[in-house]
Amino acid sequence: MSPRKTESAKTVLIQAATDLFRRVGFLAATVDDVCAAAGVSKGAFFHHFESKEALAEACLRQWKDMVGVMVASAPYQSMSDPVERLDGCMNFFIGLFEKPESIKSCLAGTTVQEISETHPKLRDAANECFVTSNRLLHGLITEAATHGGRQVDAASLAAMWTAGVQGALLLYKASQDDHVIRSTLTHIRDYIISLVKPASC
Amino acid sequence: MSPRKTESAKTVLIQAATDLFRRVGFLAATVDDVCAAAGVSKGAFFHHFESKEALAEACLRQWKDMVGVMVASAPYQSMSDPVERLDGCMNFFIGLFEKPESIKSCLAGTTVQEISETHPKLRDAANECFVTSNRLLHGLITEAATHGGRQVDAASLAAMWTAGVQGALLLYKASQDDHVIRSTLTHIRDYIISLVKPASC
DNA sequence: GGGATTATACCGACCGGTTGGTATGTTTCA
DNA sequence: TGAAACATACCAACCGGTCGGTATAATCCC
Repeated sequence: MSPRKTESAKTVLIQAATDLFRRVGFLAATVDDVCAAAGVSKGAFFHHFESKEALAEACLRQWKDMVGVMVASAPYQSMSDPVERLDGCMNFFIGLFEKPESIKSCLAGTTVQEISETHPKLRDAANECFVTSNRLLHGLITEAATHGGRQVDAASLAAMWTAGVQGALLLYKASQDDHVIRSTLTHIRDYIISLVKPASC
Repeated sequence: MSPRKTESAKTVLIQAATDLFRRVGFLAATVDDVCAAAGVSKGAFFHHFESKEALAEACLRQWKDMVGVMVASAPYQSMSDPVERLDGCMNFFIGLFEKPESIKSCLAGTTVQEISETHPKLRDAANECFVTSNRLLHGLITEAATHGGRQVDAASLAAMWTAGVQGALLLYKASQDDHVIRSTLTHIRDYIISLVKPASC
């Protein structure tokens, strides 16, 4: 009855694989594991994707799009003050990792470490996610800075934020203590805001 | 002729495996690959290590020790001003990734992403590396702060630095552009220093 | 309209290369 | 000479991917 019954298996596979890859990684997740998680046969898998790598590529593309959509529909978008909007954006992301049930892992970050040297295609797909994230932040930072009459290197600050997110998630995986996420991202947020808002003295 | 001829294979294996793991990761590096890189037979491998996991554990332990040693013998240690010493420490690490021939990858960071969910022992060993790094930074930060008469959350700042290093390396792997490393770490350094040095206004 | 043809989605047994690990020696050296 | 340090051949499990086949529905042709 769904509008596209024919594509359901493909969609389910991408969703299940994304979850699994985020949790255990691309290499550790078996094709059979993905099939089991998706409730789909192996035949169906290779009917829709020519390889495990192709599936991961599809996952990363969807991940990139999701970042964009999530951001576009986020609450902070409505704020009129550019500095507050930038602040709201970063707080929005900090809040994402607050919920206990959320998977504290980025598909792009998890994947790129495992395959950067062996699967250039996946590496590029993952990099696209970071580029998207950076572009978004870059825009918000420049707007906030020009509004505050200050000059900043928006690109490097955006990259700093993205790096902070990835590093914080990595430290969380090692320590299993989600405090690191909030505390480091809060620091980075404060730093960026301090450079962007009108100088105080 | 070396004082410990008997341990040479073990040492060589750890060194070769560390390099290989840093480059391609723990899962992608085969036992045979490690043996080939070390110029050692498979029999020798399993004579010294009961499993691939055990080898990785040994690598991580040595990695942790190496961080400590490297830091202890670093040039910034001689500086008398605590703020300069902290600054020197961070600059020292920034410089490490400057050399083109250096492997821009942290064994602990690379490993933990792949195995945090499947090999708790390795996860803990990797976490120990971060704890060591944090402890070191924590000390330098508190000294600098108290000397400057300022109050800071040294622990969260230390974690922020460690997260920054890991995130920057990850972004480098994705983009293959080593500018991110210097630029993000420089930002974090500036932030930490600004919180630690005597207030200016 | 309705039989024939074709395309799509899916199934699951199976294949062959790979991989971590072992069994059985041979060499080295104290 | 005996134990530790290696080497070589081998194994069983696993894993990505294939293959022959089925069910269903859309398309074509008269």
